[in-house]
Amino acid sequence: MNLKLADVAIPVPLSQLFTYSIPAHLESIAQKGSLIIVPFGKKILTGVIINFRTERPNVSLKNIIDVIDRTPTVNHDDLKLAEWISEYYNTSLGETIKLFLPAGFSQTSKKIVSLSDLFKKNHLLSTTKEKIVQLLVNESATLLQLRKKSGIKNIYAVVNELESEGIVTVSEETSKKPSIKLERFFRRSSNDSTLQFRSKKQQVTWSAILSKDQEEINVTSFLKEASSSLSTLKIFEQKNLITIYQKEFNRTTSFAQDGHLAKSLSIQLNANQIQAVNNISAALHENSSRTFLLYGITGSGKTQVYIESIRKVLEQNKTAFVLIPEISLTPQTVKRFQIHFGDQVVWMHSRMSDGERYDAWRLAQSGKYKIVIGPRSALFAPLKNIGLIIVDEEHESSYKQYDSSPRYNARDVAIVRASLNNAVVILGSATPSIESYSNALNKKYTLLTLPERADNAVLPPVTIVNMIDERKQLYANAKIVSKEIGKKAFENISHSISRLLELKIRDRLEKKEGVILLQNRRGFAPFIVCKSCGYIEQCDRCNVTMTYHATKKHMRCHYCGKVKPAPTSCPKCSGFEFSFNGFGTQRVEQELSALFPSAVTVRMDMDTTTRKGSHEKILQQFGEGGADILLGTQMVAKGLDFPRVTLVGVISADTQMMLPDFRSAERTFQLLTQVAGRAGRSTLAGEVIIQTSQPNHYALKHVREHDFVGFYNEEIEFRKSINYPPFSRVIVVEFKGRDEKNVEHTATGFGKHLFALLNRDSILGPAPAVLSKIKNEYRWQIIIKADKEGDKNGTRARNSVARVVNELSRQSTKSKVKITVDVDPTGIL
DNA sequence: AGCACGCCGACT
DNA sequence: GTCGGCGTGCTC
Repeated sequence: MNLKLADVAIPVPLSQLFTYSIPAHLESIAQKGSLIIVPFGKKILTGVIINFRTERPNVSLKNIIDVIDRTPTVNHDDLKLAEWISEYYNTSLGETIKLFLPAGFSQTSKKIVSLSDLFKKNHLLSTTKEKIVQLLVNESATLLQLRKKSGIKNIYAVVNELESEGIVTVSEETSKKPSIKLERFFRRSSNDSTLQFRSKKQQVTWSAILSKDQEEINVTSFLKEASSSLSTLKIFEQKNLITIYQKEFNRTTSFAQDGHLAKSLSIQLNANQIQAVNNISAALHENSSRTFLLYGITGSGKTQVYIESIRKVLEQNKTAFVLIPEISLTPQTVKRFQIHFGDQVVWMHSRMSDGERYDAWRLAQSGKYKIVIGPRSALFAPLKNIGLIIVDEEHESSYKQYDSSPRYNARDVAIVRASLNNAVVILGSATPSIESYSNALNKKYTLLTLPERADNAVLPPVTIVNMIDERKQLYANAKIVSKEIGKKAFENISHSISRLLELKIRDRLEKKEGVILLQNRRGFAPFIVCKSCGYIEQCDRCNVTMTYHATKKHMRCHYCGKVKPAPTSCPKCSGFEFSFNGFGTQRVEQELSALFPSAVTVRMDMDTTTRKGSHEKILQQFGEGGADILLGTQMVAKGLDFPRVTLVGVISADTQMMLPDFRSAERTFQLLTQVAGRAGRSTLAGEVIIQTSQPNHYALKHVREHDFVGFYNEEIEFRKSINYPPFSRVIVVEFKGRDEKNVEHTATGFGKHLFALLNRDSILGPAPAVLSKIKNEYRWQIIIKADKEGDKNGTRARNSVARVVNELSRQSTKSKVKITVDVDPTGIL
């Protein structure tokens, strides 16, 4: 018999597809891209049909249980895109396809079917449909119950038809059943530290549990951190020491959907904006894919260009994506688009509930929504007839998913998605990435420039303060003063705020104008040093220094979160004097309150914004004038628009600039340019002060001149000299594990295999990573720089890496070394 | 990534 | 002898 078989992608990290036989009653429904239910191992999972075949593999096959959809959930182009992502980022197709499915769909979720109010008895129905209706007369039922009771095999198809005829309604059950989107937590029921366990593992795990101070502990992250196993926890649960429970992580996002006020507001565009829109509009009419790099300085009105371009897209009856980097600031952005396009706009974000997400997804597919706004994941919404994809702030690293597979960059995937759909891409930025600008110069992208501020405001002058000179000067002054008051003059000589910056802040406080201060480091002091022997307190789980937090008076590791009390005496020499080195936001805050006792300072960093909405609250307080100074980490640099701010101060530009990463100069330039753009966004003239101990660094020089092109020209020479992107493509292979020897061994073994396949010059390492240990895991890495001349798309390099991963995967799982491959990483620390 | 099977060490 | 922890291997 020549039965038709299906190759199916399953959401597991296995690179192969699995073949299933198609029962006769599903043969006419099953299509490429269909979502199906299959038995897999002992579980029942949803998968997607990738291919059909007739030739039987040499294993016994199982049947597809059911087909969920009637029109394929993943269409032809999306399948192509998924295949590209899976190949390029070295991820299984099944895991990649998960990106395209609304949450709750990737696992068997419970669907409740009930009879619709509109149903009237006199409906003429087929026997199968009648059967279902009869079953539903008294009570709703889940699909699985219906399947059992009715004996109808293709239940999804029948129910779908009934739904489209308005006879039944289908709702997702999200509250009870553990669709795997739920998260597991546990809480202690005992605090007994004297408990003795038979197994060492249990003993260690128990003390790890006792060391937790929060009431509710996330199971997954705990297991990872304590390197324990679920079975151990289950044993504790049986002994009534802990309670394990599940919690939904979805809450309905309350975002005002007052979108009906869709007015066709007319925007006054300046000449540059008009030219940009015309160019984009022409490309939209060509109906072929093209990428624009919209390089517009801060305040030049990129958003108006987006809006007008979308207007053209809608005129053509096409749809558009707007990708934005951070979720925290999106309500304003979404509102801005909603004013123009009303309820054609849908906001997709990571905090949506399953139900919300499902609705957004469904209505985007059905064509109700024409514009999808959201972070990187929004790119996979099922819009049809895509005309335009906008990637705002294209240089932002949050477009890269770095912590889980697939490790994709939404900016790059957007371009591929667009080319598969003959759509246009706009990459917008005031500080384009080096790669994108290089592509624009090479005519791969079309460069559009907005060189002026839309409101004719001038760019603020930037002053660089040399903190080394500053310190020398302070020291010299102290020497003179010390003749009068003695040693006291040298106390507290370590200031983070220069005399110039102090003067300027004082001036703004008098004028009641706003001040933004950036210090890209949280806590009080990044490390504390024993004054007699030089001992530095380090995290025992990571090889980084621990940061002193003044609010809680403890040391904290910023990589694993470990907290321990500040030392009272030095563990090495028993000395009891420590100096607090470096400056975090808390310390700057303290210094500000000493310098300006009557000023109100609000601090915004990860420590003050953990609670939901606290972020908005801080910004609101500052925006309304309830605070004089906004002090914070890089989150004060992004997208804020406060007309009353006339002074921006950077406490130290050095934190990022000196990192041993090929992108550190670029990152510094972007961050400082961004924060500088917060000054003088109105008729009031602004100014910027940047403090540094590297005043001659080229990144700072070009920030001062507001000269992106100048920076690019210097940076590109640097990149060329070390053969980094855009001259090559970087792939980082990371090796992680608890046993240092095993990690080293796996990494060197990997290296040997790779040397045989690739040019030796293009491989750096294997060597320990800069952050050589995090959360008790040792880290080694191999960096591959695939030359663009010899290996155009990096295909050879990626294939070689994938081959070696396959060869060594068995061995590495045995030695408990995790190997991860990151293509085009954002950083190499 | 789950999940079950089966080996091996601790205890009635 | 038995219980149950944890390592190993498989999933169409």
